[in-house]
Amino acid sequence: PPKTPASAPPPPVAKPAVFIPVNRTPEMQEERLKLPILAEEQAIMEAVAEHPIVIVCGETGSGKTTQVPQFLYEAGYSSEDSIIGVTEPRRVAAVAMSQRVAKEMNLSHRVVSYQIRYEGNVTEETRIKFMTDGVLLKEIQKDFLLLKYKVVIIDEAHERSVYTDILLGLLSRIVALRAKRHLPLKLLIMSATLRVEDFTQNQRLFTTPPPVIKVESRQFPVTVHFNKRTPLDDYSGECFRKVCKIHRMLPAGGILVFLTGQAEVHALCRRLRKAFPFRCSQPQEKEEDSAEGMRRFKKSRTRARKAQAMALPQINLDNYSVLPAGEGDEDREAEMDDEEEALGSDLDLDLGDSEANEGEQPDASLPLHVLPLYSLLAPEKQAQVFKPPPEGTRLCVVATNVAETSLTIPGIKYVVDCGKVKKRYYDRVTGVSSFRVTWVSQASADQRAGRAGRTEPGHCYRLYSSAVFGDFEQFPPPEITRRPVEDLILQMKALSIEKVINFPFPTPPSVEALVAAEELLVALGALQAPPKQERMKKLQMSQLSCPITALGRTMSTFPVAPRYAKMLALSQQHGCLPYTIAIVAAMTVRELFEELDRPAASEKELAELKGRRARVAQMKRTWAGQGPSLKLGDLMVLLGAVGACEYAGCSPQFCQANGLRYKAMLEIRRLRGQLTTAVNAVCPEAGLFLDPKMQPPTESQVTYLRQIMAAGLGDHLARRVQSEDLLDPKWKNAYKTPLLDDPVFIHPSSVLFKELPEFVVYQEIVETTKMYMKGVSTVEIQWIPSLLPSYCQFDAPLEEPAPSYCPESGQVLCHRASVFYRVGWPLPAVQVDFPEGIDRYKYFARFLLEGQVFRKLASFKSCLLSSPSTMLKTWARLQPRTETLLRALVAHKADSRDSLLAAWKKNPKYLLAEYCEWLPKAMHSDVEKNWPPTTDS
DNA sequence: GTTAGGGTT
Repeated sequence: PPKTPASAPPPPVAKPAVFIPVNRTPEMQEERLKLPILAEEQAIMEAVAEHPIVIVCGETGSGKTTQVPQFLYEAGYSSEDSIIGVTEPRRVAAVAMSQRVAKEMNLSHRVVSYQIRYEGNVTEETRIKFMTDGVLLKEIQKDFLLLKYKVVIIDEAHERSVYTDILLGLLSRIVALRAKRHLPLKLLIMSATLRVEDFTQNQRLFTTPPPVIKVESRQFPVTVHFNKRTPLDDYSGECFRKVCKIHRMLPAGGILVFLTGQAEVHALCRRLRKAFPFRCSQPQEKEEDSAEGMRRFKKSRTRARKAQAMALPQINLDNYSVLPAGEGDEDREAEMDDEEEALGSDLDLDLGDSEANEGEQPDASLPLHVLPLYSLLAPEKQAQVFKPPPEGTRLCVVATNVAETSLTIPGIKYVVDCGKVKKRYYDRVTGVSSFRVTWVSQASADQRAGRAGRTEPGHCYRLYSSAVFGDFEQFPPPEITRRPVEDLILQMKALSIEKVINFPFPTPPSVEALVAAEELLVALGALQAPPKQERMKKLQMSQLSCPITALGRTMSTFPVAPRYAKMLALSQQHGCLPYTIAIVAAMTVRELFEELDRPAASEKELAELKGRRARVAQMKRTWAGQGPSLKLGDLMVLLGAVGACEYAGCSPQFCQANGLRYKAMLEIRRLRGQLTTAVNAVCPEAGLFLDPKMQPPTESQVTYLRQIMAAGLGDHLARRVQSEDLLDPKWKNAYKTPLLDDPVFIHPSSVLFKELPEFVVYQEIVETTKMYMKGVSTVEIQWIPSLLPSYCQFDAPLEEPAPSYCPESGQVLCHRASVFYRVGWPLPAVQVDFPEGIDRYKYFARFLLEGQVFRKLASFKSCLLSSPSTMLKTWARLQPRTETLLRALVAHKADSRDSLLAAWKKNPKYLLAEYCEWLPKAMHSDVEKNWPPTTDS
């Protein structure tokens, strides 16, 4: 570019009039113009030009995810060396959005690309990159300033995924650092709700509140109907009755029911299918005897015909304000109670919420096409809900929360919301988790209602009163406040954020959660323990600012939980890595086995389920094996399952036959690939590869694996209760753990359920009817002090066996007995490093004098004026040479071979005089010639 | 002697 002459006036600082042309098809352009966000393009781009950080709020249907990246692209916010990054909380969204935007812009996926955990199509040409939030967090580890991005868009920020929250905290700092470097980075935060106070009112996060731009949405109106009464517990039954009424009384349109779990979903599906069977050519006779039955039958036939007629698209289904004449009037009056009449409540499609238990019997209404939907459902079965229902039927999807955010079902006009959600809870102190069903938040309830208005105006039936709704939490608490955070803390420490307490979290985790995370990471050796003298004072501060160790840095490169990362870090020896990788991958992917405990709908299905359950139980026993192999317990089952499945080519048939979830096994395969790459990156000499025909581990490898598992799960050690505790029947077959007063049990699905080994480690404790340990493996008592020293309180070194010198490590060793922390379980004495302190110097001095540390000194041993063992005698002080030598060692902290070598590096004459005191004068010159005695010759 | 929702590196 031509140089501006020094005398010329500075160029005007007007916004660059950049406009990157996009060659959209006319159809696409027309579609885009319908989106409300297009009206806000100028406002958004002006805000972005003037502010480093901008918040865009717009509900589903505003088009913000697809359009804002295009606005930025057209305004020149991407070039050869700077791209636009967009994060999504879900993989499917990242992939789908990249494809959608590429199509809208008429650009190749080489330009508009995606990157998710295992795959991506990013190229050098990429200008807009969609990715999962976790991917961007990992990228910050490699390039803290995110220099290849000119803009980062955090989408769905209102969902408050843990990675989104951490990203926002980091980006608030990165934006400032980039500004200092005159390489400005723009941050756009996109939220579907106006819940942005955690971002705007958080001074630590953003010192000046970023501007908020609101965008209209293109949602159709949804009429919300509350129940007058709130059922006490039978919300499933209430769902059933409401669906029946909608189906009988209301015009065409899909029904979406929100329930809380797999079992509930299946139960309601069965009940609804029975009530509205698919083939009902002949009406059921037995019910039509009574006049009431006949009346109902006639009515339902009428409705069925009407519903079919109304399915014609020309008819506006919402163009009436009361129920169609002659339909349901009696029912309505019968159901209306005085309160409702007095209040004159909105009768528009309000179905009432009477307890009338009609419709349990098969009904001649339109068949109802009932489909279950939950996350763990096989993808091909999930896909059913996206197809139009068979001709002449109404779609009814019975779903868990997966339909609230993750999956959008087309054609839903009615939503039935039980108002409940199942969530996992963690006990902050003990780590025990449980699942509880609670009321949803108002925001969730509104999100569920919104699912009825995607394609046309809709209705949402809430099976609780408006008063109860008023008592709901406004928003669900952010995920980061609800779960353990050791994985996040390790990631942050790897980014050199030592004082996590000062990190600008949008919403910080509790201090207990932060302390628990650092304690675990210290115990795993991933963080440096706080200095001992600070243990009492400022305990919490120092606990919350432990720096990362070399081991921690290695662990942070493994994309799994820190406990599992520790296992990987320990597995280089004895060829254990392929096995540890398989086990860790299987532990990380949840729900390996299909749920087969559902009640069967038919005799045939019952027989099939029984057969499959038996087969799975048999396979688990086979995989666990006998003897030493069985001691690895449920983790051996995981290894066996992964090995056998992979050997069979991971075919859907093999999975089906053995009760394994195909999707889970594919995820394990991909995770094994990723972990293999990650291990090779830190340990290239391992030369690991994924062997589809991996042989089972040898007997000794199984033992090493048990030790590796124990070392990673040290804080999850449990001991079988001793006979003296068995007086109380509640402790029968129970285990005790350091942090729990109550008994815990091996889960009945564990292969160790009947074995009852004395010591076990477990993957997790889930509280259901009891506190159950899952993922159990056995531990030998003598392993505990050597594998888990940070959880053991050691006694003084034993005199017998006597302390010794270790030629390999150059350290003083000794035997020490110990007890396990908090519970005081006595543990056998094992050989460990001699504890720091004066006695270690004494023993080191003795071994040095004996010539054990440096062989050169051995030749002088016979001439020593005192026995080396004098160093340890109580009367040692009576001999000044002991005291002199000891002081010299202490002064230079020389209590091991390495520390002594370091001292000699600084001063080669170090310790010469003190050593000479132990020898007759005649030998001093000989000693001097050979000083320091570090070479063998 | 079982009962687990939804995400992600």
